[in-house]
Amino acid sequence: MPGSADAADRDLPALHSALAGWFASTARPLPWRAADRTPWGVLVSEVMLQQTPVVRVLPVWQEWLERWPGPSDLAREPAGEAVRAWGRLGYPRRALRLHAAAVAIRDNHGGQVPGDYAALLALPGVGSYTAAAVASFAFGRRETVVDTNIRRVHARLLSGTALPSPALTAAEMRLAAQVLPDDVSSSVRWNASVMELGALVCTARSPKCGQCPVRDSCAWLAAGEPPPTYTPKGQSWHGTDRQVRGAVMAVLRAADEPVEPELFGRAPADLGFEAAGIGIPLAALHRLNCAPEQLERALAGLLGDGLAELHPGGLRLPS
DNA sequence: GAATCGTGGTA
DNA sequence: TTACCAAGATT
Repeated sequence: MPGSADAADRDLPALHSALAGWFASTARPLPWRAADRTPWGVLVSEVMLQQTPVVRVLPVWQEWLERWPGPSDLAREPAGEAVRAWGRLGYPRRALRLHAAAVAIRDNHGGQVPGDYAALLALPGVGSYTAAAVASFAFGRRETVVDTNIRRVHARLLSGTALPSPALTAAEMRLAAQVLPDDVSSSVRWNASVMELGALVCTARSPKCGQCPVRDSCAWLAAGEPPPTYTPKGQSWHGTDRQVRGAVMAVLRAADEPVEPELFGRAPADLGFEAAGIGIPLAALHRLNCAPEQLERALAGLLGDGLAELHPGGLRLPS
């Protein structure tokens, strides 16, 4: 029974209580956690927060919820509007999938975000984490929520390691399920508390153990803070197709009209496109000075992903 | 299971 | 300046 020893000798009620108290006094007042939150607002926040820091999500989330208060409001818009309103949050496929999720919610769920884990998981762009998070935080269900923060807290507090394994394992899910409070409302609070602890105190680099409400129970501290057993592999950026894709998307977001593909490979200064409103992103793309075949690859990738469409007048965001 | 997919802040 | 990192999902 591997994995069961981690939590077996723990006073779980004490941990639950300690983190609940800490959360009540310390948690950030995020709008998607406010009393007037809606399931749609929670879903939008969870998708935006995938690999994106809270501070950058906040203003975009506000704009989205004012413009599209419910899934049906977004569903009646072209997908390109979602991509444009996504702004610079990154990973624009998330915007495309969130729009597709809104359509699915309108068509298959009467315009109401479903509360069941399985139904949520079936929505585009919603994986195991997001489905559990929405079910827990928006609907008060008892679900085992495991994100990067919770994985790191569990690794230190319960398993005594500096970092979780590179990929989510079945053992981690079992452990998380073991320590989840039985009581439904306590389970929701626990999920939010552990996540918040990971975000504010038990951070990836230089954790603030002096502020930790459960430091006396921490297996990693007890073990003398052993270093990570592996070095995380960094995400390359400069010179990659991703960088070119990002630069192309910036041009399309700024363009009011379709952009002729050949403009992407030419110097904007020679074209006089400042007036068209796409001069700056076009210049940024040109500054990359990427090979023609790389640009071709990036454009083909965006077309294949549905992030761009080719029309007689040129390339534009999807309709 | 590994690779891919944006962006900007921070150490 | 470079490299890590942030409420992952999909293929």
